[in-house]
Amino acid sequence: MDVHGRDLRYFVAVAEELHFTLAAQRLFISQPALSKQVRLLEKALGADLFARDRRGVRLTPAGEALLPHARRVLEAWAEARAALEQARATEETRLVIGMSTSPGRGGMLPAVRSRLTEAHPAAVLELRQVGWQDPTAGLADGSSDVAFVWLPVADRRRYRWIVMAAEPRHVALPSRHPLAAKDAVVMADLVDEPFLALPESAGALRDFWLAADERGGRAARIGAVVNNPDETYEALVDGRGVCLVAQGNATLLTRGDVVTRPVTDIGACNLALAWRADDARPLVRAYARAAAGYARAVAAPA
Amino acid sequence: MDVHGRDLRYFVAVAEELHFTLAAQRLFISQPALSKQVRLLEKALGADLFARDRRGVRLTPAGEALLPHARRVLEAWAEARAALEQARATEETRLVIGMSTSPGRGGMLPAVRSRLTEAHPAAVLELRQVGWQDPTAGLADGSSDVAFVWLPVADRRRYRWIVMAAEPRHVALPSRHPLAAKDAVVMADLVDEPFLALPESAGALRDFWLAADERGGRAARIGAVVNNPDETYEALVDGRGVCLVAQGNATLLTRGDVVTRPVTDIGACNLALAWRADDARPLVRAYARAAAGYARAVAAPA
DNA sequence: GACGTCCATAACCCATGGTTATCACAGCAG
DNA sequence: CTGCTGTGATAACCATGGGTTATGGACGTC
Repeated sequence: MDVHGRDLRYFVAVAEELHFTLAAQRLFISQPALSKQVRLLEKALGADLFARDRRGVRLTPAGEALLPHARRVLEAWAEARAALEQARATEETRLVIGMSTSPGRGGMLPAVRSRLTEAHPAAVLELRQVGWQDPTAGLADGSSDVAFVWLPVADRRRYRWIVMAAEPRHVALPSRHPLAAKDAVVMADLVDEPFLALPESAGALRDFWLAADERGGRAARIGAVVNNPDETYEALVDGRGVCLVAQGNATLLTRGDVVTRPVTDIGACNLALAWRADDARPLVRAYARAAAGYARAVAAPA
Repeated sequence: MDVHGRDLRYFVAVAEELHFTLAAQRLFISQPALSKQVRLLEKALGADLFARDRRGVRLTPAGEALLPHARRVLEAWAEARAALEQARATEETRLVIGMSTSPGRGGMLPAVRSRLTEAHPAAVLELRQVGWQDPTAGLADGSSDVAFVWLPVADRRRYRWIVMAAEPRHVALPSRHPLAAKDAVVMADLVDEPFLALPESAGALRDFWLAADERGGRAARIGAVVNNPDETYEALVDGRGVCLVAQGNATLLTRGDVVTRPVTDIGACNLALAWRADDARPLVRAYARAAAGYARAVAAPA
């Protein structure tokens, strides 16, 4: 039913040489091995491919019929290998960058990219938006190679990261909300408000954006679950609740009828560039280095 | 370097099912065997073809790249098998009839053919002239399936035959030869003449046409070696010697300046239809039966 | 008649491709 | 939380396959 590609190579070699010993040398195997394999092929196909007699080796009609097809099979396989090689090459230069929301922040992405391309000019970067269900922005299921994520990261041992920015947390409110009248708020103002929450699957990150550790032990009331900036905006103007937001992401929500106010007494939030700890691919590590270099440069400008 | 076609089938099956257990059932092998083979294929290619995780089995970019090519290889192989099958089918209906000189003799060939086509309407007969170097007219090297030959046949055990015609032997002479004046000659007239002989490779048949057994122990003088009717005619008019010829073949030589005369005191010659004893193919045996039927009919006409 | 060439065969060895039994893990019902 | 179900991976085992070297037998050559 099937053949081994090797057997076809052997067949073609003998058909070309019309000489088992020479063909065997060309194939770097012993002559008996070649004889045996060709015989087995003939047996498997149920037809003699070569007529061997005193005068030498000739192709039978069946062999003549097979030869061009055997060449085509081998050629198709060679193309398959070439396609694989091609795929591997593009895979080596492609880097998928996952992100939950635009990292933005004054050209961070282009800056890191330009640092990367110094070392890897052939790199092709691909940006990918990932819903908030996945706090790793695609690292977990392999759909991203590196990702801009908010700390804390789910599994400390499976991932490594570099903090790219630390920002105070603000609260986003409908503009008609009583607290909107104040310039800044404290957590105590918010503990009784319903909150918009990340999906359950976001795990520790959900708690972080609910400020669960800063409520003095009182559980948050969940007004709605939101999966992306658009849903969040709609839920805010709809009065379903309020939510915390990184200072740098405030503009994603303040489109109209929504305002943000600093929350002065809770910890900052950290945007990080993360990658899988077991991912040793050069391009991944190079991107991480580029990001670290950028982060250092921003922290201590010349 | 090479692949086994089977491995490609396995790969395609898994790529289609995206489910090892189901694919294994479709392939009628156990699931572990399939897992193992696919892993080995991946290892051999140096690239993962499937991403297996909780969410199930998916193709990697490398797998995506390989899939269409794998299908093409399998398709090319299927075509190869079809071509082989085709070759075998035509081989089963083709019969090569070898002959040293035209058997002629009043439509013997068409008569046998019409008997054969009663049983094998699809048979395709192919006539093939074989030089006199090969007394088996191509049976020995397989280039003929059946052959019209003159007895004796070289190796009595490798061949079987049916006598199709028994004819007296004549002698062919240049028309200016003294013996041409007689109506018939006896062997004693010829023992001192130079003879035209078949090639050495004709073996016993060479001796037969030299009438070696009818010379009373005196060896023949060889005037020339001839390989076909044209050479024979030229050698005769050139005066290189004389030669024996079957009565039914006399017209091949008597074109002008050559005459034939009966040799009254030597044995007849027998034209036979021969085939390889180990050749059990239906078409060969059927042709032999057709020939035998024709020979009987001629011997005992209704 | 000894020798060289060429393909086939024999005896042997280890890698391969298959089997069954079992594990590890996620998803889910109770 | 527990146990069941369904998934792919792993382990242990066995027969076959694809290779090796050594040898045989048929032909052609000097």
